[in-house]
Amino acid sequence: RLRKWQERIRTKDAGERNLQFALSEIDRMASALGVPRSVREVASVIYRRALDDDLIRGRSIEGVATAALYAACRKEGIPRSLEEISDVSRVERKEIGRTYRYISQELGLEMEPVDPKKYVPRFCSELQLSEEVQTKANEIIEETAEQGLLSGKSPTGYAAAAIYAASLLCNEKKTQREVADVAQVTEVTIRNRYQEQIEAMGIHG
Amino acid sequence: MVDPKETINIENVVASTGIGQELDLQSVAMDLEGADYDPEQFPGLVYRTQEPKSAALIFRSGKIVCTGAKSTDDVHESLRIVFDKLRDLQIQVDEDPEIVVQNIVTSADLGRNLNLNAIAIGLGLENIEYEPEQFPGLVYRLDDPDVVALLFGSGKLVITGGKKPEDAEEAVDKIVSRLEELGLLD
DNA sequence: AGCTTACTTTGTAAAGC
DNA sequence: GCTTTAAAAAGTAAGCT
Repeated sequence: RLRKWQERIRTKDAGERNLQFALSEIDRMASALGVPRSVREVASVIYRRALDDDLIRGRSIEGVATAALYAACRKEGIPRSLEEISDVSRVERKEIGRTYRYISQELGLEMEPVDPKKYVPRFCSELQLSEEVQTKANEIIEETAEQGLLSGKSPTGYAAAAIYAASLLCNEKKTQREVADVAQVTEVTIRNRYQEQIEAMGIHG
Repeated sequence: MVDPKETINIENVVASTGIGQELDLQSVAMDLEGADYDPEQFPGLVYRTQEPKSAALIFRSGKIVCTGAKSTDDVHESLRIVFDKLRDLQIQVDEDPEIVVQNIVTSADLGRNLNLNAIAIGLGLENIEYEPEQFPGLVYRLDDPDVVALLFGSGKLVITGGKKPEDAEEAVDKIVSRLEELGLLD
């Protein structure tokens, strides 16, 4: 029992020592992603909770830090895709996703599915598309999601297709390749989602 | 309306057993045609049966895992073939080794599209996992029967973790009534 | 633009690292 | 925790013609 207690102290101390590193990593990645300070603070709180609940065992500090940041972005309403997150982390996408699902379950974060509309302002801004296109894309997402088209689909691909469709409708055309690049999805995915969406909207593309 | 229970199909059955005898897998690999054995990669020898189609993992301890069969009958038939193949190699195999079903994978169809977003909220975010960026299915864990269900937008689903076919039937019934009482199956 | 192949998720046993 | 085996669901991706 004494041994177990000592071990607990040891791992706790190690965790506290590594906390510094984890927080600096969260800061580094958050800066690279250009997310506001509030997101870093939420990510830090999530990481601390994971540490207190001993969720880091068997996982890398960097993995939990990255997953905490991914969760924080979503909680703050400015989601980054796992692809974007893994671009600034040394942990691979698959591991970030796994770790995120684990801490999300264990900490009871009760994360809601990402709303594709949350990606519209940032993607449109990167593509230099007008407010009109953003509004149109949001309408497409809203209406087609209501018709049940969103189930099981990736939020980034869904948003990308709606933005592509909106850019056509507003005469500010962007190519599928351009939209695919900022959303980090393939043209094939945009094509597939786009076809479903315009059909559901009753638009003849 | 078709009863979703009638759409249940067993897709895979996993079972374990043992011949009650230790094995020299190196020599079994030499004599058994079609055997795949790479101890550096995995301690078990892989042997596939054609009819019924299955894959048997044979271990040094004499324990065997059979997977890929479409029914519990197929599991028994596949293992009967494996036992006879081993007997052909002059290996002692128990008379009727006990065969234990460890997992049954089933698919079914609820017959209508599902709004997974609404279902995620309705069943309770703390009771499900739904991450469409990572996988299109919603993961729903049941306590009784102790199985896991994967629900898809098409209304099709997968039930896994059960030990008997009735587990899948009970699970489908419970899922259907739960979704109905939440008004999510209309 | 297809078509093919392959990876994501779930559960499960086995022996060994 | 990993390794291997099987099968389904549906989305996404990559390679080839």
